[in-house]
Amino acid sequence: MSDIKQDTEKNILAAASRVFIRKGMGGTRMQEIADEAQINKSLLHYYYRSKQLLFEAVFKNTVAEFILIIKEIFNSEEDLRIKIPKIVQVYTDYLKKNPYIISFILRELQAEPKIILKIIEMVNIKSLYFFEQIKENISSGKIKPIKPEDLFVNILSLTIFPIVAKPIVKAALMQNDSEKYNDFLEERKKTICEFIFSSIY
Amino acid sequence: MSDIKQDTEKNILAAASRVFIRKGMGGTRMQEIADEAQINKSLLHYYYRSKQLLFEAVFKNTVAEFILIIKEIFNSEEDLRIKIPKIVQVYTDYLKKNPYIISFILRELQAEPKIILKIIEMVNIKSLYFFEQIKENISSGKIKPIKPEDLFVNILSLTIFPIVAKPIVKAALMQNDSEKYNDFLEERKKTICEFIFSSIY
DNA sequence: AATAAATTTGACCAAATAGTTAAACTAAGT
DNA sequence: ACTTAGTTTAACTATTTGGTCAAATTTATT
Repeated sequence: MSDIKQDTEKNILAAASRVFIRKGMGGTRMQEIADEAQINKSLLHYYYRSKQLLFEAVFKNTVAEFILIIKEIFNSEEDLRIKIPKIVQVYTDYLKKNPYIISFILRELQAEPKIILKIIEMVNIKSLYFFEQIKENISSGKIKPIKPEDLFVNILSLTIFPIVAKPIVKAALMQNDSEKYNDFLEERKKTICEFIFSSIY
Repeated sequence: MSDIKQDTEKNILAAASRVFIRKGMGGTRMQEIADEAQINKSLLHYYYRSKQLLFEAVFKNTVAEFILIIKEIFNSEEDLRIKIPKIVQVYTDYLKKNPYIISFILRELQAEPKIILKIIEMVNIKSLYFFEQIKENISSGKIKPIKPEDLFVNILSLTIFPIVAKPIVKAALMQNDSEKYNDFLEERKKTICEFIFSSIY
């Protein structure tokens, strides 16, 4: 019974995630979520009381997953020559599979910027090993001086932006050809790294 | 009379822009726009018939402005050593002043991706002089080989992303300190260019 | 000043939508 | 079989919201 309950509850959360992530808090109708989960609308309220609470559960979940990936990958102790390509690759693949996630997070964060504070507590970004690692590599002369924050932002910018801006990039540069766009992202896994390496080595 | 009419009409459009850009099509209420414009809600319909048409007017306007900047700056015939820093600077300043614009465009484009096709007709991005210029600079050995599309995307990624992701960057890396974040963006005008130059020269 | 045309307003409507409630159903324990 | 607690449903309510309309007001024209 409590298995069934968990099933329904998770089913709702999963359905709500799919809809919320695609359409955002404002654009989503409770009925849509109910349809997506193939259940009655009242059940949504039974399990999550209100749209707002359901949304918050989805948002928290989504960000947590996203943060977890950052944490794991930026904390790895591999050499930067291995680690940076891995960051780029893992993020590209993840975002290609879940293309709406980043836009969703950014969109909702802009509507309600306070939420981010709680989330940032979850991971103290600056305490990631990556930041220490950059300083060490600079001290020992392995890479040219650069502010770790800049390098961090650069890696994420180069990787994430072309995916967030997919409709524009695809239409403006790829003749709106999905395969071309996809190849472009695949090739960028290499070119982004070359771009970064040529500036730090 | 037609002066007043234009005043009211433009007043409505300006108010609608402010609200739509902050909250998006789905999140905006017609009453909010009326309040923002300090007029009666019926007037919105009198001038623009429906929410959809008002939104389209705003969206078209916003994108047109944004495209105009791209066009002008990427078409300039200055040397890349001058041109790239100018691109970074103009865009940073523009987006700092209008921080919601990019998110707005990306958000609405994701909800309604067909619109982009009309817009792309407005500017054939690949016909911008920038693309020719890169090829010339490579041919004459002035810069290292790079696909113009990659360089184009890299410049915009490095410049735009930290501003689109403002809430995250500010909270995660800048202790949520507005001045720190602002300084960071200002310094990046230089560091982005150094980053790019070290990879193409 | 009188008339006509455009503009503005407030009251109203209909559809959409979040949320409620009571009844029906299901499964577990006795 | 009966009871109880948890789950699911359908019908309903209240509110929000985009949109309409006719009357009032302002502006232009004669």
